[in-house]
Amino acid sequence: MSKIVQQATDQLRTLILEAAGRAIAAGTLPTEPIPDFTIEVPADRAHGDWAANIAMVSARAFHMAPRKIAEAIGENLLLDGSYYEKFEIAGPGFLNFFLNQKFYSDVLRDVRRMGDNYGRSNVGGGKKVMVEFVSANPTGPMHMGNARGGALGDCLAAVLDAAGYDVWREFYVNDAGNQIEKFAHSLEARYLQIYKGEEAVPFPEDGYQGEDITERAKEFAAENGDRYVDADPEQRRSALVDYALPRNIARMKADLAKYRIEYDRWFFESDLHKDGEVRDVINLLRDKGMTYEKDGALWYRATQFGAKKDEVLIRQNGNPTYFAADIAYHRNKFSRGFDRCIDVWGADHHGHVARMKGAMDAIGLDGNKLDVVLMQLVKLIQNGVEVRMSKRTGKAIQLADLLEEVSVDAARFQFNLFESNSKMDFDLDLAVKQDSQNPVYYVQYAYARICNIIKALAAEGIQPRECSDEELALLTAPEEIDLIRHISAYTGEIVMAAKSYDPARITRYVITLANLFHRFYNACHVKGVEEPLSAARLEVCSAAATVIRNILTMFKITVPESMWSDGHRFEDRFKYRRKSQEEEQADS
RNA sequence: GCGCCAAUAGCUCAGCUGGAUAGAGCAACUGCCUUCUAAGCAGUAGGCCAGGGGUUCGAGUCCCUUUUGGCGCGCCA
Repeated sequence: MSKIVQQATDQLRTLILEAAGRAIAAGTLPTEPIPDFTIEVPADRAHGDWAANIAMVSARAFHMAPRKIAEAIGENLLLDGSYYEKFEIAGPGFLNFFLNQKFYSDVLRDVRRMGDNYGRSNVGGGKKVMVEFVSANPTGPMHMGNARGGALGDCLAAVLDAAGYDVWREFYVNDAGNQIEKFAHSLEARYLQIYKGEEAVPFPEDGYQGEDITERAKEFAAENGDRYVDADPEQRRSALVDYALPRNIARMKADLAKYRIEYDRWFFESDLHKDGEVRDVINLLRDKGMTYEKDGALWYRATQFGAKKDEVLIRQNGNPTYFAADIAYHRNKFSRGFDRCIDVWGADHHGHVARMKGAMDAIGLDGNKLDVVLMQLVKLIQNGVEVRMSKRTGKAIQLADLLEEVSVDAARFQFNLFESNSKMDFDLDLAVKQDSQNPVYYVQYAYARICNIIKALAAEGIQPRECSDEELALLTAPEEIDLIRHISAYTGEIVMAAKSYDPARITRYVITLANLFHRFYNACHVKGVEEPLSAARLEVCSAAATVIRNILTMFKITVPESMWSDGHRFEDRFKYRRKSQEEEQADS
């Protein structure tokens, strides 16, 4: 919470407890311990700025009607010198409190003082947190799910950073195991087909069908010619993978960079195998008696840790499973000193969550320190119907395809609009639109409007300045108060978003902020009103701009000072006027 | 069959650890530019919170159940 909100609610709690204490001393309330109560923002603004439910929650302990309790506390409330100007008893026994001018003045001063840091807090206490996200399979290009996961993971990391955690972003590259084998055989088939014809070389049944595989094989052939056609198959596959994999990874890095995502580390699964960490963790489980052999494979007793069935660690063919490597990977993460590891996974991996946490417990770590954010799948919608395939390639829509259609701003914003755990439709038409229907423009427009006000006033030699309490007390319009109140809630929103792993909360917050600003803009003129009021309103504008800028910057979305080039505006107005005239003519 | 997630306005979604008369945006209709950017604002209309039980001062929110969707249940990852 913003420092001011925190102070105000702490103060309110103290005031209420003191009043209750006085009522008990006076004998109007029984001598009983006071139960925990909450202070919350009422849904209806008419119910004040904060509501306390102390009277209701202590009704049972006190053997009194809630309203009687509320009255007893109310008689003893001393609000002088506080952030509150009055209270009311309402409904079943709520104590509703109304903030005074000092609160709003202090909020504006706080925002001015904190500037770029407004919204940041230290509830994370500098604890090390890793967010692992996207981690797409390097055997092919990234898809829409990765696009959502990228925006979600990156913004979640940003929110955690703002809440005072020491955040680390990581990409886990699955460059080992079965899917690389599959990748190798797929590449091999495409390569051989170039020289022997498609009919002569059967494509593996479970191979990767994608166009990208054929492309890579062609590139390889262009560089190496047919010299691997008659080579030892293992050497041939190895050469193909050595060629294609780094290029695929480079492609992912480039696509993600375009999407404004940079990782602290790309972690390679193959390193876990090379360094013996997979072997070590399997041995650890074996030493703890948590494994057994069956059908020539090594099994892990997952059922002992809440799973429904046991899992294979080493296959009959001697190769460790993905699961074994993943245990080693998470062990590695925790060994690097992270207090908490967050994985962003597609919801189709939900079955993996419990057994992964269980495995952490099994190797002597704490499964509760691993949190998995599950993300439901994305449907791409165009012209009101689902788009499954790219028109050009005929294959699944890729991240790169998306970014050709839609701005990075729109994509990042849109993907962070909804809670991760709800399936979402990505409306391509909407994201492409450069108008008010597209929420990212709505927010950017609010910011641009503020810049324009500041510019217009600067042209008259007026600069934003710090205002006195008396000047800020001129801010009494509901549009002004609502806006400041929402600004005051920002830090608390960040903390909530970090706590619930829900960065979409902040996206929705900033849309509401933009809405409140637009309302303020329409109701309250900054330019052309008397100086003290103008200065105070300018202070509100500055504060709103600070919060919008901080959020958009945090989410790596452009913060434009102007929405269009000169001329655009007049054209628009002209269009409007013409339409009006036509309508008038039609009417008459 | 078992499990996970969901179901709220015509559409897309909010609803914070249970709180007061369930909210936005889009779509529809009506208004507002001679004054800081109309990519904006104001207003109207739109609801058995999937159905049914329960828990309590109080349920969209918690528990049980039914229905309907999505996804899992490999020596795939």
